[in-house]
Amino acid sequence: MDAAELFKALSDPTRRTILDELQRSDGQTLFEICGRLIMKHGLSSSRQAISQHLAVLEEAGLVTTRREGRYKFHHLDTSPLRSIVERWPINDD
Amino acid sequence: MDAAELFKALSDPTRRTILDELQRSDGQTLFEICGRLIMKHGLSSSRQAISQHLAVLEEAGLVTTRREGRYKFHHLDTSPLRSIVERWPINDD
DNA sequence: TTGACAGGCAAGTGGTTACTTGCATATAAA
DNA sequence: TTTATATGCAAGTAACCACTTGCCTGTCAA
Repeated sequence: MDAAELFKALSDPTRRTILDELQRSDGQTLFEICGRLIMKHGLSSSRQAISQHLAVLEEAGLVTTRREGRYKFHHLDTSPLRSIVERWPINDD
Repeated sequence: MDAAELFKALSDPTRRTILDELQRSDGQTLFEICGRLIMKHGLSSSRQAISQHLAVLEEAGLVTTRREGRYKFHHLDTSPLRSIVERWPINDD
């Protein structure tokens, strides 16, 4: 929603990797994301660190969540990115 | 070119305002940009601060420069933004 | 009910970064 | 040649941010 929160969310490389991972497989839980980041992306981030990153992404509207029992599933929403190309239309090369 | 530099450049509100200002009027000098930011956008940034912001934007490829004598003109280039929507295609609402 | 599992909250810490300050370089006008 | 103009460089400072640490809440299985 807010431009500041959107760009702040995108400014961190770990958060961008989380978006990549959710794009590959949408609807993952916190623990699933942690495992994938360590295994495949070679990142050694703690559960708390990833949790805080997901909160930032959710504030920016890039990630939505869905609760089911003790599980919380995370979904990618790329629609806030539209505001970027609307603000600065992309030139032809 | 590099994703880290691109998102880092976009993460600062003053730098985003500079992009807005260059979109309004392309090819401004450092002093012109300083004046506009103070006058119209209500920002009280020093010349050195703006100069450093422009260097970050130039490293990210969002601003190109052209020297003419003691003047240096700054031009907006939005093409690096294409990599964002290519990395995370925008969903339909 | 007890234990394991999934996640949340909050204070403290280290590194990054935006900004200032002071000086330097280069071009153009007087 | 002086002087003003336009910009560049580099060290120091203060605020911000990612991360850790420790403890707490809620859910489900045994």
